[in-house]
Amino acid sequence: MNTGKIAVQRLSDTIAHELERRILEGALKPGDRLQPERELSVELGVSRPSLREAIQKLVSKGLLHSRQGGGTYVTDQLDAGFTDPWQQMLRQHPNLQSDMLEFRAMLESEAAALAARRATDADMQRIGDAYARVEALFAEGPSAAVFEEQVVADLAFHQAIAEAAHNVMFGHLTASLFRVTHDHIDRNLRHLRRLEEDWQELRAQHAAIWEGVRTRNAAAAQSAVRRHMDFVQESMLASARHEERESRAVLTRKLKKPEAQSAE
Amino acid sequence: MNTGKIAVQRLSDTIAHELERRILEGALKPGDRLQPERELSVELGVSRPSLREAIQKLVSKGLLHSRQGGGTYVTDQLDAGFTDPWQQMLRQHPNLQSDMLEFRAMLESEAAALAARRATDADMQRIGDAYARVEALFAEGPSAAVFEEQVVADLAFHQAIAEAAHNVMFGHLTASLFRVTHDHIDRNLRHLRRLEEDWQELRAQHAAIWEGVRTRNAAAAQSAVRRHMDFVQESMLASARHEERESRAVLTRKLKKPEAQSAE
DNA sequence: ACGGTAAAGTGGTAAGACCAATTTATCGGC
DNA sequence: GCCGATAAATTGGTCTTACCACTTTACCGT
Repeated sequence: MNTGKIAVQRLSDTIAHELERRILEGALKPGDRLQPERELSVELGVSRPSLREAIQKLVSKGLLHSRQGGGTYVTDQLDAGFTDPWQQMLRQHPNLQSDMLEFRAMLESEAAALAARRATDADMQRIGDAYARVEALFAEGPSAAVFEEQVVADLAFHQAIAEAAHNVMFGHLTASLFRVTHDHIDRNLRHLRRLEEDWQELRAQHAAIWEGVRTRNAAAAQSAVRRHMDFVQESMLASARHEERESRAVLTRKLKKPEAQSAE
Repeated sequence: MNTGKIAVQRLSDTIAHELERRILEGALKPGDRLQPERELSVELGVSRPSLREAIQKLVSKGLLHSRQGGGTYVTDQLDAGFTDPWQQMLRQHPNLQSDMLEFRAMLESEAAALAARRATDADMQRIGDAYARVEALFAEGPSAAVFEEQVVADLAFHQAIAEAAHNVMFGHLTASLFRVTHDHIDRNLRHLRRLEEDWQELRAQHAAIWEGVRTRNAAAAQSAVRRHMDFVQESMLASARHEERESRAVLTRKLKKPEAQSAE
């Protein structure tokens, strides 16, 4: 029955590999629930114990997690585990923020260029949808009521582009950085949203990015993202200065930690 | 029987933990052979499948390895194991290799551009030293004797540039990718080093990179690195094809599974 | 309409059997 | 007596079946 299928390798390894592949290739996305073990074992043509061995391996690697009676779900080691070291570092050293922004500028501009070249129709659809959502929300202007949604939509737009680059490293790195970025954006856009002209500028930049990708103009998409990121970085610096002035004016007794220690 | 023993946790996790403990406490030393599964399952009071799940976990963590008919042995985690998530992933999914190379091309070319602008005198010194070492080693030509040193020196050169970018993200990402890359380079340069013209091309590329950084010509440095990475990628593809041809030629009666079934 | 209880679903564990590779022991030839 | 080949025992690899524990769902009574 299974004799000729795969011989040399351990079966559970093959299975684990197959599941990993499905996860990496996006057939199984983080949060998804796997088919029941009994079902999956039939589909793969293996026994349940073998399938379980494979699942346990992935569980120990942190890619899956199971709840008795509940089901087996895809977690995501790629986003959480792979970058965890510096996630913490970045959180602990906010002064690295500009480093991260610089990195993001490169990462996302390149991703946009790749996306412009490689995006499938489905990708374009997703990106277009994401852009539409961003635009719709931003059209409401700087309003606290929809602010959180605006941030999420913004990130989703960038993420959609990153995933259209069809390179797992871009996709996952972008995603993991976004988790770190989220609260930064949150903090900074809060200042930004007061300024009407900046707000319009942001919308224009988003439009330019989408236009570049949509028309498959890689260079345009790349430079549009880079302009966007430069703009964000600049406004973050400005808001940081603003914050500093403010806190200096209000100056209570809170002492801000200047530096901790260098790694290594 | 096992009711009160351990309740909340998965049994296989408990077993894996117990085995880990024995290894760490020295009861099982690297190289030791474990008791047969049947025996061990009795001793621990668990079923063989459960024990196997635990063993498979430790195998995937690199703490154990089994040979059918042979037995299960304790590997040395210190020198053999130490498997970072990325490394495993990329090793098992070679198709991600090109993704990584593409990413590295971007990462390192950008790093070179930044380094050209920001490198301090000390940085320049370090990069120059690293380059000198590379050049000196490469001057000996494709020789197996110094091959490992050449690879290390090569990586150190790239790393020195990345660190001169003065952005922790570039530095750390480059470093972590290098750990993954090391054996790839090892595998691929092994083919490359036979071709004399390619070898000279590599040296010329290194020289161009160093020249770009040294003269603080960011654009030149960036494009030099990109050319270098494109070249590496191309030669890796070539060597992959070569390897494929070779294995196909040797191909005796061993049947390699072409595909099982498509997902979905 | 609500809440509780039973049934179905699903992961967790166990037991027994057989297969395939390896190791070990035995036997025959030199 | 020593060496190599063959057979037996050992051991990991896999499958089947069964049952248990927890969750979810649906049904039924209040």
